[in-house]
Formats: sequence, C-alpha cells, structure tokens
Amino acid sequence: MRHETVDLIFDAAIEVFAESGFDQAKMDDIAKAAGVAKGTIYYHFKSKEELFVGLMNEGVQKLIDRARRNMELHASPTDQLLGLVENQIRFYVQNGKLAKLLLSEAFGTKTRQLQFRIKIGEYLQLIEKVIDEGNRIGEFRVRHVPEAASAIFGAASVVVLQKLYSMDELDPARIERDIPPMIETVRHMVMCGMKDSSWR
Amino acid sequence: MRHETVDLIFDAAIEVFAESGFDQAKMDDIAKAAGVAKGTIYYHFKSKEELFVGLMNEGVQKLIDRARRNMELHASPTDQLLGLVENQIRFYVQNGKLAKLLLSEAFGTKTRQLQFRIKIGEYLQLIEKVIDEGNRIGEFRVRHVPEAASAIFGAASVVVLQKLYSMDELDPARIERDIPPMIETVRHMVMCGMKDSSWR
Amino acid sequence: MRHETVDLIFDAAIEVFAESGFDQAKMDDIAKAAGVAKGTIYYHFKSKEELFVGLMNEGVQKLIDRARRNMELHASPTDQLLGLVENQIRFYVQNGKLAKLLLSEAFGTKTRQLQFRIKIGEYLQLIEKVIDEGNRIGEFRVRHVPEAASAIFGAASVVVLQKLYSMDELDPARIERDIPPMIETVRHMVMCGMKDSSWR
Amino acid sequence: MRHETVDLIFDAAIEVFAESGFDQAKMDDIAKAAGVAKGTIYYHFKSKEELFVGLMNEGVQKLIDRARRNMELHASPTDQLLGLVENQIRFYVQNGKLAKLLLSEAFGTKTRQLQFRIKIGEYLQLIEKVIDEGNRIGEFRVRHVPEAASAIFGAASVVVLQKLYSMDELDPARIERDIPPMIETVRHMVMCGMKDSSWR
DNA sequence: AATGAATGAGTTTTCATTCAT
DNA sequence: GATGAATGAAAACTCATTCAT
Repeated sequence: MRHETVDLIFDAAIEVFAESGFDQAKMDDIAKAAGVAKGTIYYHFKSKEELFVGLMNEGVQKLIDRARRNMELHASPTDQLLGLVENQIRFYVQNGKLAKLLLSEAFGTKTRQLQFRIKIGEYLQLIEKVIDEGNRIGEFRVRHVPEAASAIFGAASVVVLQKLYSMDELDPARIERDIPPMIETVRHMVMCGMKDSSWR
Repeated sequence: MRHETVDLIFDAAIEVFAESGFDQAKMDDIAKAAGVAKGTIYYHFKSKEELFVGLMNEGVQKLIDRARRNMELHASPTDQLLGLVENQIRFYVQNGKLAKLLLSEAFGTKTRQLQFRIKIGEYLQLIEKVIDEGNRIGEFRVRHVPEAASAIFGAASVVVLQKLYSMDELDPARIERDIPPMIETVRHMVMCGMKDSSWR
Repeated sequence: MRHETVDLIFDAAIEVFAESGFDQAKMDDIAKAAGVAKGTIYYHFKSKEELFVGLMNEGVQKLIDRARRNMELHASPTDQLLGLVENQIRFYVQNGKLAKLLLSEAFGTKTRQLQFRIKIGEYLQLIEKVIDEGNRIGEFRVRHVPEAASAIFGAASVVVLQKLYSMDELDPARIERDIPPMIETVRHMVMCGMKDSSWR
Repeated sequence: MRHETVDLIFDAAIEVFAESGFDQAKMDDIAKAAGVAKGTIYYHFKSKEELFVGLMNEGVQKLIDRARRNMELHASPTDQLLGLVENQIRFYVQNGKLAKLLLSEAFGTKTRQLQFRIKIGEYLQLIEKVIDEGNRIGEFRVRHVPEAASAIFGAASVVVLQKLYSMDELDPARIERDIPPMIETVRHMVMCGMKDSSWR
C-alpha cells in the first residue's frame, strides 16, 4: 500500500492543480489542503513538475483502467467503442477537474506536457486498437485510424467540458440529466463515422 | 486605422502567449519581440490580462470571419457544415499557436477565461445555426444541437493539435500532406452524425 | 560615469559579503544596506553570484591598480618588490573585509571561485614580472618564480589577517602601530629569499 | 576507542565539508557519505557547527602531531623550522581538502571560526616556540616573532593551495614532482628571513 | 543507538506593474 | 506617446533540526 502521506498530497494536489492549472497552483495551497508542511511535499516529490506529472499519469491511468474493464464487457468492436465513449464521458463528468487539465495541459513543449502526452497516447492507442479490430472483422471501414481516434477523444472531451463550464454553477442533478444527450450525440457521430456508407 | 504600435504589440503577443501560455508569457518578452519598451505596452493596455483577452478575441474573430465567408460560398447546410470543418482544420494548421491557446485557455474560472469562452461561444453558435437550418429543411435530424456543435468543434480541434504535437518537429510539407486525411475523417464522422439513419 | 544605483549596490554588497562571506550574505541585507528594493539588485545583476564576481574583480582591481602605481615609483626590482609588499599589507589593513574574502573565496571549484582566482592570478603575475626582471638583471636568483610569488602573496595576506582577527576588537590606533612590524617581517623574509645566498 | 559510527561520520564529514565549505555542505550528504541516517549524526553531534568544529580540531591536531614528531627528529631550531615547513607542505598536499578549509574558514567572527582559530593558534605557537629558541641560542634574530610565524604559515599554505587549484585536474604524479620546488622556495625565503643579515 | 519522515523558517529569484522623465 | 529603472509581493525550493518509533 502506498504511503499515507503521499496519498494526502496527491488528493490535495489534484484539487489544487485542477482548480488553478499548473502555473497558478501554489505549493503552499497544496500543502495546506493536504494538511502537511510544504517541506513534506518536497520530501516526497522533487519538484512541482514531478508532482504534477505523477498526478496526471495516475489520473489518465484511472481512465485507461476503467476503459479496459469496460471493453472486457463487450465482444464486438462496435459495442466496445460505444462503451469507450460512454465511459469517457462519464469519467469526465465525475472528474471534471482532471478533464480540464487533460485538455489544457496536453499540448505544449514543456517536459511535463511531453510526458503527459505520452500517457494520453496510451489511451488513444486503446481506441485505435478497437478501430483496427473493427476494420479487421469488417465492422468498420476507417481509413485514417489515428485521426479517427483523436477525433473521438476530442469530441467526447470538449462536449463534456463545454457543458461543465457553460453552467453558471455545478448542479449535479442537471449534469446527470445532461449525460445521456452527450453520450448519444457523440456515439451517434462516432458510430456513423466508422461505417463506410458514403455520406453524400 | 489602428495605431501602429498596437499592431506591433499584438503581433508579438500572439507569438509569445502561444509559445508559453498565459502564465509563462512574460511582458518583457512581448516588449522585446515587439521592439518597444515595456512601459509602452502598459500605455496601450491596462494589464497583461486585458492584452490577452484582446488578442484572443481577435484570433477567434479571424476564425469566425473566415467561417462566415466560407458559409456564404455554399447554399445547403450540408455543404456549409463541410466547409466549416475544412475551414477550422485549415485555420488551425495555419495558426497552430492560437489553436493551442484555444484549448488550453478556454476552460477555467478566471475572468480572462470567461471572456474568452464567450468569444468561442460565438463560433459555436455559428455551427449551431447551420445545424438548426439543416434540421429545419430536413437535411439533418440532430436531437441535441449544442452538444453536436461542441463535439464537432472538439473533434476538429484535437485532431489537428494531436497531429501538430505528435510530430518531432514541424515539417510544413508533411503537415500539408496530412490535412486531407484529417478533413476527411472529421467530415465523415460529422456528416453521418447529422443524419438520422439510426446506426444499429 | 557608472550608474549611481549600481554604485550604491556595490558599496553595500562589499560590506555585506565581507561581513558574512558569500553564503551567509543575504540579498535582503544588501538591498537594505544599499537603500534600494531587492528587485533593483536583480535589475542590474543577474544573480547573487554575478554580483559577487563583479565585486571581487573590482576589489582585486583596486589592489592591482595601487600596486601598479606603486611600481612606477621605483626603478629597481628590489625596490619594486619591497613596495609591492608594503602596498599589499597597507591595502589589506584598509580593506580588511575584502582581504578576508580574498583568502576565503579564492579556493574552490565553484564558478565564482574560478573567476575570482583568475583575477587574483593577475596580481600574482605582477609579482612574477618583478621577480623575472630581478632575475634578468641579476638582482635576484629565484629558481621557482610562481612558487615564490604565491609565497609572498600568502605571507603578506595571512600576516595581516591573523593580526586583524587576533584582536578582540578593531582598534585603529593599535593596528596602525602594528603595520611596520608586519611590513618589516614580510619584507625581510621576502628579500632574503630572493637572493641566492645559500642559507646554510 | 572511539565509537565506530562516529568515525564513519568524521570521515564522511571531512570529505563533504572540504568539498563544499561549511555553508554549502549538507547534513544529508554527510549522512549519505557515512552510510548512516541523518538522525544518527544528531545523536552524536549537537549540531552541524559542533560537528565542524570537532572535525577541524582533529584535522589541525593531526598537523600539530606530525609537526611535533618532526621536531623531535632535529636538534637545532634551524633544522626544526626547515622540518616544519616541509611537514606543513607535505601535509597540505596529502590533505588538500582540509588545507582549503583551513584558509577559507579560519577568518571570521562566527563561533566556529573563533574556536577554529584557537586551534590554528596552537600550531602557530609551535612555530613561535622554535623561533624563540632560535633567537635564544643566537641562530635567529627575529624581531617580530608572531608576525614571522604567521608569514611562514601563510606562505606555505598559499603556495600549496595555489598549486593545487591552478591545475586543471589533480594529477598525483605532477603534484609529487612539484613538492620539492615548493619546499625549497618557502624554506629559502623563511630561513633567510630568520637571519639578521640586513638585506640591503 | 539508530532511523528517516516531517517540519517551517529562511532564501533566492521572478515579474507584472508603476511612474518620473 | 514612449521609455526603462525601480519596485515588492509572491512563489519555488532548501535544509538544519526534531522526534516518534
């Protein structure tokens, strides 16, 4: 089991980073939120950057793990992809702060962003694998798999974030009600896009 | 006509903000890039934040203007939407730095992010308008228009950014070659999603 | 003429650095002593290290300049060397704090120490030049010139510092009285050492 | 016999202190070098300062012990002084790190420096004793004994350190070769200085 | 005796902003 | 309109020291 203090710091850090973004997040605030001294963070993490990267990797890993479990429930690539979309949208709603960091910190040339993008790449490969399998067995006819995976990831991400940040205040009940339309919209778009039926 | 110095500052600021993000961007660097003294920026803009907001609004406005001009070339909602997708992708490729800021600075609760999201909202409304019209004349059967607009915007955005940042270094020729697959992928996905043809 | 503020900072810095040594010296104290804001120091100097190096170079340069002027007063290498010794000892008494830094910061592998040693090397070369000339015209018969220069420099340095720091408190009158014995002692030792008269 | 752990700490501390100086030396590094936990150092020493003082005293004591043994080999003050010079130079070459600390930490007003100077004073008294005896039996005619002792100490110290730190990297063979010139230079200078032969 | 996780005061450095010229 | 020297609040990071085990 991981050290207890590290958990405290992780939990506090995800809150603070997501609230303010990497640059605006203050180590003082993370320490305060974790209920430890600032030095304690530096005892466990070499730098703010290292803390951030560790945190993000863990966050994306959770998304990946959930996605993997979800995929095992379904046999066909079609069902698997539908599951992936639903899973990502529900995960984002439940982890809105992480979701925001996912988009806002994924692109850039800083070390932390490079490392972070690698982890996101893992998730994208999961999507690509499903599409490849669908292509193989003839369920899909996707010509550009990486592009398709990015598009799916981007569509699901922005749909949720735009929803979360367009509401004046987070109203759990309303969000809950808005989940099915989001899922339906992205699923619909994605699934049609997988088929070859030329659209003209 | 706008003051010449302001133009110099704007041009420099877009470069620097996009290179480093809002927080890492230094007024010193912007001044140096613009070839003016730091005080001069403050003569024209009240604060870093105001400069940023002005800049982003102008950037998104360019995207909107291009989109509007593009829409006038086509009559049917279908063609207009296809045009919007192509336009956004080409605009992103040409303005990669702005594109990155678009995603990384769009979500959050800071004043500048709220203002920025309003401007992005204008662009999303453009998409929604096309979808609405498509629904009206029966070309589309979209149930959740705002969600669909976000999904389109997100898909097109992430496809390009993932491409730009997955390459070791920016190779204009390679990017140029990759544009058609990106356009085709998003268009295909989007257009099918607009049709009602239930996908099961 | 050098910028006035830089002079203020230099004057304050020499005091503070000499009082506490490089590591113990606080930029806060230097700023306070100079009567400027801490940021002002960083506007003019990139770092504590750069400030220190600049300062030390200036300090040693003063010693060198005085030594050069002194040398011009005398024609023979013997008189020049006697003058150098007296000059160094008097300079050290007048600039005790710099003298302390000279010994305590001269050795080590940090960048600042390397740069500093280069400057001290200039002074040592001055001594070597006199010895070389003395050797040339037959006034001296020194076999190992660099070693001799170091020895002279070390003898004069430590004599003064040991005196300054062995007194409970700095009593200008007492120090003044002790200068001639120090000069005589080192001169005597040095001059005999220059002659070949084998000492057994 | 001293506790074994204390020896480990001492050996590690001399390395680390000499490498970095008192301020830059980290207790963490000493602990790591000693192969003990940081707390263990504090179990045996009240503070970093106490550790340093103990260490320096031991170091200088070694120099003193060697000097004492060396003096017993010779009968005349002249030979004893020659021996002292050779001994100090050889000791410095063998203990370059201690030598550096000797000069860089000897002067200052901190408690540790005061204590350290007392110990160095012991060594200087040894030199003075020899000179006094030389004066008594007529071998020397030194007018200012403390000044002479300081000068000898300073000359021998700086000659070695200047040599050690002027070499790009420590080459044991080259240093070995350079020892005789250093000894000869300082001895020559010192011995002549001890005689009364007025030098003009 | 020994450990090493935890601490928090202290320090360097950064940088948006101001303002006298 | 434009300048750039000066500011000082803020923030990351360090490290000697403590103490429960």
